[in-house]
Amino acid sequence: MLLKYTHDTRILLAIDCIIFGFDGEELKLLLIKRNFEPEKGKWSLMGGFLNETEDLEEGAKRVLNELTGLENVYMEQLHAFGEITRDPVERTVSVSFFALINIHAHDSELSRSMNGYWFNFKDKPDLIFDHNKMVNMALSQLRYKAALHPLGFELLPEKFTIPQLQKLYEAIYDMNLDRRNFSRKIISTGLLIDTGEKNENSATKKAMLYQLDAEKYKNNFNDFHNFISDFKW
Amino acid sequence: MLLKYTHDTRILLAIDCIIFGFDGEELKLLLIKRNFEPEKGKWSLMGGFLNETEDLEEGAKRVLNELTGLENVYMEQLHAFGEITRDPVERTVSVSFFALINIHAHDSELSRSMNGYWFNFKDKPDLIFDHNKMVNMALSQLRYKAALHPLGFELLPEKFTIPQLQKLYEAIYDMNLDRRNFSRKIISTGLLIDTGEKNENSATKKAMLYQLDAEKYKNNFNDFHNFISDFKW
DNA sequence: ATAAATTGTGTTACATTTACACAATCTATT
DNA sequence: AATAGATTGTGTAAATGTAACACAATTTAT
Repeated sequence: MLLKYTHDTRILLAIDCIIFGFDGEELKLLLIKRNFEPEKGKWSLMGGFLNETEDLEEGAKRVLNELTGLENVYMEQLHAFGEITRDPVERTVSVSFFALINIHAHDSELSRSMNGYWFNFKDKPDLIFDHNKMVNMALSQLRYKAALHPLGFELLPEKFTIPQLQKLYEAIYDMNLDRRNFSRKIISTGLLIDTGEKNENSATKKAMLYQLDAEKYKNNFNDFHNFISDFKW
Repeated sequence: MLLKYTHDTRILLAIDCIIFGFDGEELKLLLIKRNFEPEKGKWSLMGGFLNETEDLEEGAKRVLNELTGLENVYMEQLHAFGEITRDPVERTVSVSFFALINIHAHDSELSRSMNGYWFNFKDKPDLIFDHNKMVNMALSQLRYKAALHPLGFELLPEKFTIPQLQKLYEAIYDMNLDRRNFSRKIISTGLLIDTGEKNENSATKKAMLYQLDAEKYKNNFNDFHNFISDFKW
């Protein structure tokens, strides 16, 4: 392009990814131990700079893919962070995205080679720059949306049991839910298909394995629900 | 700063404001008839470029203030728009904000001098670039949040009646609400203080004027409500 | 005084949510 | 093979919240 705006403040655009996972018990976060400057040796979110050839969503997908090898992941833009001094090297505005991934499906060797480590959300270390703020906002947003829309499934394997789903919600909201009421709420969405199989990894009664009704999930994703009606916001 | 990142894609950052108002009957949008290039003569959102000396929120406040003269306005970051070709002049990433203002409190001469005009939301003209997308997203977000949190008050004068508030909600959601049930829901929030005054601008029974309990509003803003339980999302 | 419009409050039926009980399934152990 | 211990699936009554509707009070214009 030849003609340009005369305004002269052009800024580096960073992309940072808040990557959530779930191991069956705890809500997890994928973080990077930085082996590069600045803040080498400290913990941070996975990030990168936006390239000329990609838009924000493409950039976010690229950054996520570089760490996890995954594609077609649930990602949502969270917020643009623009404090002037948020990056000590140079003014940088960061657009953050949060991703929900099936923790067992990602390329763990790739992520380890990038110095990626999973933390229990509750045990996350202190992070560089404004990344703590990003992570806290991401949890708020996850809680907000997961109470109203069926996001949780994104963190589980393709086939899952209702008790597993409940443990996930309990981890997200850090509270206990009534088994029977939770089950009824989830089933009443009509999003679950009984696979006829049972969870063999159980020392007691084997729970029924469900999978998502992909069509209904897609069409009804924006329906309002009330999965966690008694959470104190 | 001397040391900088070697990554060389630095980008213009725009700020665009979706400004909502309410005139007592209709949800309104404040738009600009551009007397500058590009797209001179067409309609757009009020916008500007981010300066070196301000962060995103400051930039958004400045842009809003330049058009309306207002300060201390309810603003919320909406979304960062980053399509490569969204601006034909030069690649620009826009961070959009939506604002809720009391339409009677702004500086209408200033806004007119900037070529600002109020439109009924339903009658808004076609906008430049991706501004239509921004406006649609802003309405979705306004509906989403206003159903769950007490935002609506931001669009009303300091003292208002419950029927006025109801008309506002009916405009936002483009639907009719039951007068009696709405009243009960709003009152049950405990956010309203009876001023003892009555709305004199009425040819029939004068409605009671309320004002917000500022303290409770601040403390309970994030409480979940269910003002519009039967809206079809 | 009365009509027409609007506002404030009440009441009942219906739906949803909560709290709690019991039977069935599975493994490990006797 | 019988039993204990843990977990899962389903049911049900009480409490709460929502929806639908009725009526009386207020105000201005006639």
